[in-house]
Amino acid sequence: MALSTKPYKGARDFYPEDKRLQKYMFAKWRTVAERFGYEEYDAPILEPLDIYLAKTGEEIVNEQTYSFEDRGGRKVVIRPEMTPTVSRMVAAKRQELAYPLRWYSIPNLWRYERPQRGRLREHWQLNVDIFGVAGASAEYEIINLVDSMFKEFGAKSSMYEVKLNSRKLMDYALSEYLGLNKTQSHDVAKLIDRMAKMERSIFLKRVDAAISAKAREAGVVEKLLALLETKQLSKLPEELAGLESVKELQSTLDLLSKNDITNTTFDITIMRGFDYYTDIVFEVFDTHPENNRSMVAGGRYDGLVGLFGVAPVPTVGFGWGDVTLANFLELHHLLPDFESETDVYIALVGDVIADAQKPIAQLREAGINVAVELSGKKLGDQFKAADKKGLKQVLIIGQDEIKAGAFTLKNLETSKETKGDIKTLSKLIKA
RNA sequence: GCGGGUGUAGCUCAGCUGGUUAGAGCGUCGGGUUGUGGUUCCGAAGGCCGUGGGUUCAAGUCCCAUCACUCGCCCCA
Repeated sequence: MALSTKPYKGARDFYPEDKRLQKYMFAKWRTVAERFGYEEYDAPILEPLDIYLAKTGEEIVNEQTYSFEDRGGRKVVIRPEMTPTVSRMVAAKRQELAYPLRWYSIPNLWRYERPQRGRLREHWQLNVDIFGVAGASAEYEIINLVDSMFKEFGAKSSMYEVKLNSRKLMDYALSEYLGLNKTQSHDVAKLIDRMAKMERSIFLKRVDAAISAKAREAGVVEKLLALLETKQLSKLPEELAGLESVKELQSTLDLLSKNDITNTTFDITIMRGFDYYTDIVFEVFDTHPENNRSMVAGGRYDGLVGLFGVAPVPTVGFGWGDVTLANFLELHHLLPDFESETDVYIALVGDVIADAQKPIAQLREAGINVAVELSGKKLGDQFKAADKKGLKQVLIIGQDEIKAGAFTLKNLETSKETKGDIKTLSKLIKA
């Protein structure tokens, strides 16, 4: 029985061409994050189980994570997300860190579930968080940063849209404005979250099922549907319009539009599945009809750091997966042609390996990435090899060249050959 | 956990209503004379048709099971 060459289910091998794409995406993420003053951090891939139990249900952790017991009987989890980890790190140094704290990371995350398009068991996810700012300026900065990242990848505003809402607003609307109890609120919230993916009739049926007969008779369904039709903050019912969260939403939108970020809108159906969000939540959607999915998701979670026994720290952050980004870039034709990291290929003619070392070392000292053909193949085959590797320049070294101290550099794209010493050719290779 | 789809060469696939030694393109390897690639020409290797069972004179083709992959649902970090 031969061993399988396939990678583990739902996980990927990164061959050099795949790794080049990943390096490209990560480099742009890092560039923009650092342009906004964010610092990179990292942490172990294993975390104790209980930091996830604290904020979600036990079932999710057991069924959807890779968890096991170590040899010392400790229950551990391969991290499924970064937010609890970064909250733990901030809590550990709560007193000594300088706020506002701006941190980012690109962790590899694992979840145990059935793979499907755009959703694997393993992915890399950019996490950006700002700690210590309670007001809308934090939301503004985070969304502004996301927007800058999209632009850095060459995306136009028309290719994506940011949708904003507030969990506090929705909690108040469901419990106070509509008068639903806790269970009903929770169920209806989940339904609103999935509303866009559901047929209208099914949605209505499920809403009916989620609320009590008494509430139905009181006209709650009609009130809810009217509320969900609201497209602008200014059109909210008076009872809701005065909420602090609505003001926060409005000032976030104002700041963004003043900075010419106009593809951001209020969307009352954005809920986010997770319970740790405390106020404003947002998602970024691809506007392409074939990929109408959420790519970036985030919001404010003021309570998480406090779970570690220190005074709470207001926090806004988001996550952005590498798979969804790659899908987006591909669909919008935003991927550049990736080139090899190697600048020049050395073709050796005859048994000159010993004498060739000096010029090769000189090239490397000049900062040039050099790969040497060691196969001893015919010169023509060495050219083939260089071409197959996608290399554009080949330097020929044989007895004649070593004696003369002059080498031949061939550009495979133009077929042009240039003769000269290493110093001259070095400049040419770099150009 | 629940549904749908698909398994034929390294890859993408063709194989009509079951009928002899299973095909193509791309890729790989070799060659077109000894220091020049990519284009072109010639040639070669490579498949228990996912696996197991069944129907039949005869199965890549039909039936059942199983596994794998894939797309949805559930869930969404």
